[in-house]
Amino acid sequence: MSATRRTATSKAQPAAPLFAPVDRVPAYTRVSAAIEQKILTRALRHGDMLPPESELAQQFKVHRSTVREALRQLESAGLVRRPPGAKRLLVSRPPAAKIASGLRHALVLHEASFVEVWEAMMVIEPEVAALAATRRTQADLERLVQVSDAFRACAPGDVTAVQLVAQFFEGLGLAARNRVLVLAKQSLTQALAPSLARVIDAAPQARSRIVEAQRKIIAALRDKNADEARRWMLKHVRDFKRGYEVAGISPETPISM
Amino acid sequence: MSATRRTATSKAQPAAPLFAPVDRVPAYTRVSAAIEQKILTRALRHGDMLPPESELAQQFKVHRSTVREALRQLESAGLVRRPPGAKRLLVSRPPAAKIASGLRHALVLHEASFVEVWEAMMVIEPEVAALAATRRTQADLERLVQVSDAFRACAPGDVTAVQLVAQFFEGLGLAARNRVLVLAKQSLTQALAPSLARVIDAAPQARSRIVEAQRKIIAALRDKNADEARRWMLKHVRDFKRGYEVAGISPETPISM
DNA sequence: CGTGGCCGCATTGTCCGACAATCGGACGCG
DNA sequence: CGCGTCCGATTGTCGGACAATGCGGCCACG
Repeated sequence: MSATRRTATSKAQPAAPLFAPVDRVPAYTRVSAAIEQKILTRALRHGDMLPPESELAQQFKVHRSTVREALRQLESAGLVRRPPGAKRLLVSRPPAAKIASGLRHALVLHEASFVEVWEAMMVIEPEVAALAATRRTQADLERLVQVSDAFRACAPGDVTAVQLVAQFFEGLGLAARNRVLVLAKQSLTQALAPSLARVIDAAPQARSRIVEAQRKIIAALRDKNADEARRWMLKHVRDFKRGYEVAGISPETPISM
Repeated sequence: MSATRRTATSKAQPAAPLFAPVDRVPAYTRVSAAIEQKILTRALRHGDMLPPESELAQQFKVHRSTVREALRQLESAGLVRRPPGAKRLLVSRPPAAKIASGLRHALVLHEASFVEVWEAMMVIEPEVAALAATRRTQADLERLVQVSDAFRACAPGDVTAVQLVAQFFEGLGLAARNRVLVLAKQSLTQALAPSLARVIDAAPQARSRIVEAQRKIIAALRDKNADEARRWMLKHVRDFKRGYEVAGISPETPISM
């Protein structure tokens, strides 16, 4: 065992690096990292046009193909985007939807179970509802009412029902005036949406319970009653799990596409 | 105004699409979408080797450069990765760190303020601590003790202090046995880390308060006392904001790199 | 029989150059 | 001033090329 000697560190930590792994980072990654850095430090700002590929290639002294690979990375990260039918790329903030769908993909591939997502919702949503109750504007309220009405009006079996439920959640997040929570929430609802669709179809009483909860939550928001909003949201989210059980789906089922 | 006619839908919704925008999706995106789909539906599983670029090019009937651009997108999304010094790409689950850093970038670029992140932590962390208290294993406990000891031992001004605080939070998430919450938490601590570093340096009493809170939380976990864990975590997170104020930083400051 | 060195093949990283499509803007015309 | 037209800039895609290098097999040697 004397083959592995340790340098004289106080503790025999597993890593006595002496030599770091030689960094063989491909050029396309270095290019994308360089641009990314300029974006994150705001040297390139939201809405700015990126220089044309050929110019970037000249500046970085690499071939245009290499630049293009780097740009694909940034594009996929949402740091640049191309408005439909435009040529040049624009610097952009990663849209919430892109982050959320990335997170959803991660959850799917890690085979996160329904309960895990649900538990996270149980943690987040009631507090968000409480925050929303104290901060909501009139406009927030009206938007929620509109979404809720649309859900009520929507026929059984309508595929947009789930989206409306998601929109209700999103509206709540917006009313809470916290973009961090909005992002987190959105990912959760996205992850849950596919299974939720099955639940709504399978459990006949699900619709009415959702309608009820939404109405109570809206009422609480109208009164700026945070506790009430929290309480009803708790019920509302708890109902999702009940719906799952009623529909005969195991809570351990990994979420899927 | 008669230039914009509406088809006879019941309501004059803003969108009466009649014609969808013609989809001019570049080939590299279609290729990456095709591969992505195979990964998400588990036709390609975690650990599988992707076919070589040239073979993909043949199958998709596109040029290898096009395939490479597609692969860069997948790579950036964390759906494929290259083990250091390997040639072929492996299908992979997006690592939590990648998701978290994507979310952090989004928050930075959206100029999310410290309070927003902090508020999210106030929502999530106490509940996670409570969950951890009921679910922790002996190993979880030991890991936390170790991290906490390391933090206590670490000299003032040491840059690793912040990382140890983050590790404590992460350990708690692990103990809570919920990957969704771990992901969310990790993003938050990552987003907060840079500013936290300044706080720890600026506020001399910050260290001791952190040590105290960590000890109490560990004790609560040891006793499997969820309420106590929640209470102390609440204090702990609340302290962060106090530290910010003591350090003379406005809570509205956007988080930065 | 195990082991280490050597070699060839497969595959990636990068480059060169080319060309069609098309977007945006300049220009000219009624 | 509105409108069609033309041109340059830029992107999307392609064909091909070549060096570097990881990997697996082969062989010689102990």
